[in-house]
Amino acid sequence: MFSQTVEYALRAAVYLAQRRPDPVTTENIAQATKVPQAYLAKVISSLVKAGLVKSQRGVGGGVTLVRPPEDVNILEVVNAVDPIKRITTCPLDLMTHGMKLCPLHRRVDNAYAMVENAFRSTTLAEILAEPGQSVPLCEVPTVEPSSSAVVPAKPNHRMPLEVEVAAPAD
Amino acid sequence: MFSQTVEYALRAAVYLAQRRPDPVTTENIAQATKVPQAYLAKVISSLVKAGLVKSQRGVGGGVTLVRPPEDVNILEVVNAVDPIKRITTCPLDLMTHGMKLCPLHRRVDNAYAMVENAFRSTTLAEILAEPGQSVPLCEVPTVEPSSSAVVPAKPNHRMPLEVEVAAPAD
DNA sequence: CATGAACCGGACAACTGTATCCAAAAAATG
DNA sequence: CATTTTTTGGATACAGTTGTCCGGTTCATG
Repeated sequence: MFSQTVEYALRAAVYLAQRRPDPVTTENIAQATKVPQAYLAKVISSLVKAGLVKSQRGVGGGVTLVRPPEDVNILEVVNAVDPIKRITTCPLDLMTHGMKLCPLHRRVDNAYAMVENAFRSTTLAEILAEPGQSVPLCEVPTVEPSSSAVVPAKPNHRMPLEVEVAAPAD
Repeated sequence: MFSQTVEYALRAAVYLAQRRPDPVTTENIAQATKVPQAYLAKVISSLVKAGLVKSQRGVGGGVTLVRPPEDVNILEVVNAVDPIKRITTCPLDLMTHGMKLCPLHRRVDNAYAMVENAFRSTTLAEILAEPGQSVPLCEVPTVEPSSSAVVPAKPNHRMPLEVEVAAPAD
């Protein structure tokens, strides 16, 4: 139901929130979030245009979340790249309906409203702070019985990884 | 957020519920719901395959809602043409996440769940029975002070009501 | 059994979303 | 000022969605 673009934008936003206030290159984000690099660049450009992130060219540059994660809700991210368009007028152009939606479209629009509200009340900080074991996007190291195996795959871009705490699959 | 196909399918379903148990031709539905006839045929074919409506060829044929409107919820209609796909596994293929979604995808999937639940608990009958003034898809007659104007535009395919009132070109 | 009404299915066109590539512009650094 | 790093934007390709067209099939009716 949500577009691929929305998915990518959310991943990037969460990752940027993690790394804030450090600037991160799009390639870095692309690797960490497993999003096609070139396409991610376009998506991020939308976030820039929306004023959610700022970009800095050149060495040591990259993109940064402008506001603190507590002040950014995920509806803003979604709307920046692929706005949820509420139903404001009758899709059938029945002018006697006017602003008043018929029962069908009222229900559909209510669904939109629910999603909007849920997303508006969810901040990036909230997602990062989730008490669960794992950092949102990152692989979480599992404790291998015999091998020691605690080696970050890519030491060059530090991601805040985390220890699994015996959370068996539900 | 919902596809055009979903919108069309819902219109058709509501209209078929109105007209049940009479069979209605796709052309009839197309006109009443303002959906491109040829494309609507495809959409309806999906509803047939899903077992929601049955079709009958030849004169006096058409399509009919199989179950009574009280027993059909709109989630079934949506899923028949463009299924809501819940997030069951980590979209990043992080296998250590397994079945357990990260905080981000948990929220997104929760949004899907909310929509699913809302739609599952809404029947076609409920939409038809809405106490408001208007029959779901149809133009509603407004009381014009001076003009009497009660002329059905298209007498050949009876829809439950009509009367265009002073509709200036948009 | 001929006719017309209606659905069915495949082929095709147009448009949008997704994705890739590359050159240009901007910024830091020496 | 040259070089390197990075974003930016354009051109293009590919795929999925939306929409159209048409011949074929099924069915009721006389």
